[in-house]
Amino acid sequence: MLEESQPAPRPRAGRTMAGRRRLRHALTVAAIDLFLKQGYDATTVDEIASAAGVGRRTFFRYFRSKEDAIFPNHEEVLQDIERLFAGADETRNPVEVACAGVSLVLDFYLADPDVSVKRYALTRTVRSLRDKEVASVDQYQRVLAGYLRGRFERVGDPLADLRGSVIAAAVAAAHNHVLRRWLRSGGAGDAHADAEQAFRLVVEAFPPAGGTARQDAGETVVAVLRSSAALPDVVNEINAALRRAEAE
Amino acid sequence: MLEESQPAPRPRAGRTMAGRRRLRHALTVAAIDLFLKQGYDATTVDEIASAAGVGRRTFFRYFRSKEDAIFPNHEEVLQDIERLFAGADETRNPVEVACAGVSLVLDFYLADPDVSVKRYALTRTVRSLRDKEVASVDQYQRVLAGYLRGRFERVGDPLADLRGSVIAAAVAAAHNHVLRRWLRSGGAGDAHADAEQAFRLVVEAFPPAGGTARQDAGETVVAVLRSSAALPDVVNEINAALRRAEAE
DNA sequence: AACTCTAGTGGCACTGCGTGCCGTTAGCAA
DNA sequence: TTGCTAACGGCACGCAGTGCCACTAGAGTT
Repeated sequence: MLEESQPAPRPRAGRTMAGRRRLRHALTVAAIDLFLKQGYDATTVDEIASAAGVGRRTFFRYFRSKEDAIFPNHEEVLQDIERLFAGADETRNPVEVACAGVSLVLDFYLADPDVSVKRYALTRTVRSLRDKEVASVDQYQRVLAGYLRGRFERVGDPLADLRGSVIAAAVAAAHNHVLRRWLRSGGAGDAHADAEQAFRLVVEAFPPAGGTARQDAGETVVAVLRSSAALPDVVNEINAALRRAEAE
Repeated sequence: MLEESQPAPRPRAGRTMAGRRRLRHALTVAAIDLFLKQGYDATTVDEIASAAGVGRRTFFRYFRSKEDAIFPNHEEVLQDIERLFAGADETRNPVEVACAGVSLVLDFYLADPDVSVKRYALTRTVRSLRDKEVASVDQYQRVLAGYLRGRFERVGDPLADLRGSVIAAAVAAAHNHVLRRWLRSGGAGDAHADAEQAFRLVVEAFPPAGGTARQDAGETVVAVLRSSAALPDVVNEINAALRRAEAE
């Protein structure tokens, strides 16, 4: 097999980390091209590996499965997001921080428009690839939800978990919407500007509920209420907030 | 193979639709039990099929893959939701209609607590099963987003697509939150009541669009107060804040 | 220069999923 | 009885994914 039909000059991969990333990327490009050319099901892992000049066994040292071949290394981006959250200003609106976090994902896609656009053509077509992509989105969403929940818990929000999950989903959806638009346009247009607008919709929908500046816990209470709420409910909410604050 | 080791009395499935559903459910139960007992990877499709008294080939006529075995028939629920949307009152708040739609999913899980709880134990543990579940959630979310987008477009909302996606994600997340809580509790508690509260959070975050742009202005009031303030002062402050908000 | 240590690679064999194909069987109608 | 249809079981095949092991290329170590 693979007699002299290999145009690739056998990169042979360095043992350095940069070499690993180069080979990984080469495999991704090979997979995407083959999937687009002859279909996902009709492409074997052998073909992908051969096209990248490596053995089939090596392919599975870079990707867990055939489906994973076309996706970027989400682990790296996830770690970047966690770092951003860990060093985020605690006085800043948590929803905005979450948006900043998910923007790192957007940057990742924008960094390689060619691959991103081709991948999108595949995830639209092949069900199993779409499922994988959805699963990765869910991973990001979990990280966002975890951060938001932590922030909300720290201000005594009894619905911290719910609110964190809902807002994380909204932020992720806003991001996905912008990304999809950009991908459908073939990688043209200012995705960051669109993202600003999309994020604003979410930020305004979930106004900061005591997140702003109450590090001096116990002294100030921030209550967010609908103006249409009945006054007795308002007083109840205030009392509840006071109790939460004093409980700390 | 399968000499006399079959306790199942060979249901032999009717050819009726009800027979099909019964066998499908029997396969699901068999799969869940085996997965829980001896692990997902250690269980083969042969074993599942044998436990249900059918051949391996028949299993794949009821489920596309081994992973699908433990999940309900989402197609039916999706169709129910579409029907509900098709017959929904056009004057009703679209977000509430979306919540009503996703409630059908909740009902579906609540209808069989035993299976649902066991399935949850698996989707928490086995990555590929969790991915499948996430993919199914995405399907529901798409249906919700499609309905919402249609409603928003019909009111001339220029951000109909974005808003539809974001709210669908929020509604789905609220539903998932409630469902997870219920599943973690082992199927106890009033999930519908929790859902009411969770949905309210989303509905209030995205009030019916009279004006598309800034619908939250004048709707919410943020009061920052010292916790040592006397309650009457608190109420006065709230009233003042309300007046300010209404003056805009 | 020979030697070891380590890390990445390729090949081989094996399990099991998923599918196409076909013969068989059960019901239904005339 | 004779078709006709629909579902089932069995068989074989391709290929994904994994464990195992031998091989090779640096990077020291002496």
